[in-house]
This record gives sequence, C-alpha cells and structure tokens, in this order.
Amino acid sequence: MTQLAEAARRVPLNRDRVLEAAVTLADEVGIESLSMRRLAQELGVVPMALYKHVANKEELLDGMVDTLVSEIDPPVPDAPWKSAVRLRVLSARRALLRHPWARPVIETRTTTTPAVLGYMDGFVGMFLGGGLSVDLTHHVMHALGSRMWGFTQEVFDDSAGRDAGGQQSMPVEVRTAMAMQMAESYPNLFRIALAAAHDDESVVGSGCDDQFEFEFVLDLLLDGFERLHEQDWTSR
Amino acid sequence: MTQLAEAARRVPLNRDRVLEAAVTLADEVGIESLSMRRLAQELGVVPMALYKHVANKEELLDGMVDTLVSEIDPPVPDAPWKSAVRLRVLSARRALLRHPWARPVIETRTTTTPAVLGYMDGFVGMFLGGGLSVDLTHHVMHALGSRMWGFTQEVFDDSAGRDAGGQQSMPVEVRTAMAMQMAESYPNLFRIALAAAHDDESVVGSGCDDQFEFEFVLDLLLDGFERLHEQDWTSR
DNA sequence: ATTGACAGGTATACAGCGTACACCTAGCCT
DNA sequence: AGGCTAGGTGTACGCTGTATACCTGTCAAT
Repeated sequence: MTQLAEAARRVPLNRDRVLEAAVTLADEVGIESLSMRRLAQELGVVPMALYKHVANKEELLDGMVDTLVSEIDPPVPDAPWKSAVRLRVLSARRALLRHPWARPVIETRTTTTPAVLGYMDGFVGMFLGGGLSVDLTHHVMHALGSRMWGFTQEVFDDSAGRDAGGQQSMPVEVRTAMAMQMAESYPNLFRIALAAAHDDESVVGSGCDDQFEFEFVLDLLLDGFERLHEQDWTSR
Repeated sequence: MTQLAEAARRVPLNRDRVLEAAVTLADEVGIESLSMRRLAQELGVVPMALYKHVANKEELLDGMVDTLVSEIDPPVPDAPWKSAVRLRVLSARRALLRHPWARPVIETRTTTTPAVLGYMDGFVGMFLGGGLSVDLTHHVMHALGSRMWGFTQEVFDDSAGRDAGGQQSMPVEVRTAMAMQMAESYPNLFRIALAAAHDDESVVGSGCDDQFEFEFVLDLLLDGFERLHEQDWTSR
C-alpha cells in the first residue's frame, strides 16, 4: 500500500489528467453517472483530491468542454465562407458524436471559457471574412445558435408511431391497436411517421437519418444567410 | 393539529393541485430549487404524500409541461400556413417566457405525453394543411425543432464584451483593460459586441433584443420552407 | 543541516436529494 | 360490523457536491 501510494504520487495527478479521465469516463458511462466520487475512484484517489485541481464540478464540466473544443478542426483558410462554416460545423458535429455527454453539458453551461470564446470568434471571423456585414453577422450567429456545436435541439421525435414506448417485445395485436389509436388521436403525426417508416429500408432503425436532418437545416440556414447577404440585408 | 389534519383532508390534494403548485413554485423559485421536499412543504404535506399523485419526479415534470401546453393558443383555422405557424410559435414563446423553468425541462424530457403529441400534431397539420408534402413537412418539423416551443438554444452570447463576468461594480480601468484584452484575443467577437453596444440605446440592457433574434431566425426558416415548397423540393 | 512553506492527498462530516417500505387512519361498501 | 382502499405519515437508504481540518513528502532558504 505504501508502494501504491508512492506510485500514485510519482504521477501526481494534474488538471489535464483529471479532465482527460472525466472525458473518457463520461464517454463510457454517460454524463449522468459522472460524479466526483466516481471520477475519483476511477483515478484511485479520494473524492476531495479532485478539488485540488478543479474548483468544483462546474469547472470540471467547463474543462471537459474545452477539451472537446480542442478536437474540432480549425477553420480552413482561403475557403468561401459558406463552405468554411459548413466544414467546421460538421467537424464539430463529429466531435460531438464522439462525446455524447457534450450536448447536455454545453446546453447548461453558464460561464464561457476562453477556449469557447475563441471557438466562437472563429465563426464570426469566417462570416466577416466572407464579406458579411457586422450587423448581419451578429444575427447570423444567433441564428446558428447551438448548431455551431453540431447539434440541434431534437424535440420532434417521429419514431412515435412505430414504437411508442420503446420496448420491442410487444404483441403484434397491441402494436396495431396502438397504431390505430395514434392514427385517430394524432392523424398528422401518423402520416409522417408512416411515410418515414416507409422510406426506411432497415426496419429496425429510427426511420430518420439524423445526419441528413442536421445538414438539411444547416444548409437551409446557410442559404438564407447568403441570400440576405446578397441583398444587403440590414436590421434597419 | 387534529383540526389542521382534518382541514387538509377536506381538500384531499389531487394530481392537478400538485401540478399547479409545482408550476407556481417553479415560477417563483426556479426549477433548480423545485424539489419534492420543497414542493411538499409548500403544500403542507410530507414529501412522500406527493407520490400518491405522481409516480416520480419525472412524471411531475411531464405534467408541468402538459399544463404549459394547455396555455398555448390552438392553431388559428383558415389562416395561411406560414402565419398560422408563426402565430402559434409566438404564442408558445409567450407561454415560455411566463414560465422560465419550461425551457430546461422541455430540453430534458425523454417521454412524450399525449398533450405534447397533440401539440406537435397541430404543427404537422398546419404544414400539411398548407399544401406542403408529407416529405417536406417531415424535414420541416425537424428544422423547427425546439423553436416549436418558442425558444432557441441561445449559445451565442454577445454580452461578453460589455460586461464579462456579470458584475457591474468594477473599476473603469479594469473594464477598459478587459475590453482591450478582448479586442486582441477575440477581435471578431469584439467587433460584434461593439456594434451591438453601439446600437443599444439603453446602456444597461444586454444590447441584444432576444425577441428580435428569435423572430429573425423563425422567419428565415419559414421563408426557407416556403421556397422549398414552391419549388416542389423533395429529399429524393 | 534545519526549518518552514506549500502542493497535494486524506478523513470526516453535513445538508440536500429522490424514493422504497411499512404503517396508520378515515370513509365507504357490502 | 368488517374489511377494502385512498391518501397521508415516518423512517430509512444510498446517493450527491463540497466545507473543513488534517497529514505528509518535497523543496527552498536560512
């Protein structure tokens, strides 16, 4: 035990190792299971030891976001603004899909770290560099919102029809009964769910290509931005 | 005490009263302070008593969202789809601003109650009723996302320049030092923050009209939807 | 060589959370 | 009269973040 203690002390657990461990732990067990105690245990250390390296859990989460930001590709220089933005957003999205915990964490952050400010500054720079006015860029950044991070607030779930409840072990007669119930309670949702299920080749899947939906909206917005830019839009 | 117990029993605390109390409590003290214990206390009852009326806290939150949904105006019939959608979204936004707790709660909901399904169904109905194809409507609903609820994921905060940190009691030399710091670290953000501060008549305000930003994006999207509809867009 | 500061790990403790489980009691139906 | 039940109570468990005090090894300055 003395040896272990010494071995632990030989690599004295700095801030980066704490953040790194937090990221991989959250990747593995999910953000809801990332507690200070659990993280400490993972590092072979007592919970309070973490507080020598991060002020509190909020700061830990801030740090985790910072490491995520560092994984996002920088803006490609000398590219048209639209594709530069597009590429970077999609890079952010890839990073975000690697770290599912990041979405809820980003959503709840209140403080803005320098790394995050730098990330945003990059976007603003792309728009301004593309010739968009300061005014338009301002509103465009608001419009981009969380899509800047590669995610959308997915609040519309069209999987309701095929599998309301989530369990797959359900007698077929119950399923059809529920489908009929839905068809009459939510006729419009039903039509869409039906169409999505129809298009879907793999019967198992959600019937909805998240990546397609994301790029659909992203391009819709980018095209809108471009149009406003071309007609010298201004907020009066 | 017997009298109190009897008085309490005379109005035996049903599900609706629990939900109503939860909503007003959350309105007053914020969602982060809404605990089962606190809510029970507010109702003059022991915490576990609540569990006779809601299965658990999740279901309580679901119920709170349902009451919020009931405050949103139904779709106005016989209106062009664009303005019908627009009106309803803005009605949702008003409800949401009355209940600040709703945004984080909606964001974290996993189950979808019938009331919420009905709400969504109404939107789908407006698009389909306006002649949009099932396919386009599907993607349009995804694009709408959380904006359906009247909020955007506000992840871009342009108040960074004027008041990084939030405290107003700060020596002016420190403030200018920070501004200079920002100007060189985040030159692009700085330009935008500066412009926003300039436009702002009230020096105190955030320098950013949230309502304007919201409607800006909403209309950008609606116009995009319309354009796609006019050119019979389809996802192949 | 001794001392003292300090960085970093530890131990204990507290207040708060959601909620499982057992219990009680008043009112109603047979 | 007797039991069922709806609804409120009391206690307890395991979990959370973190304040506070303590200890110990390392290193710099005397």
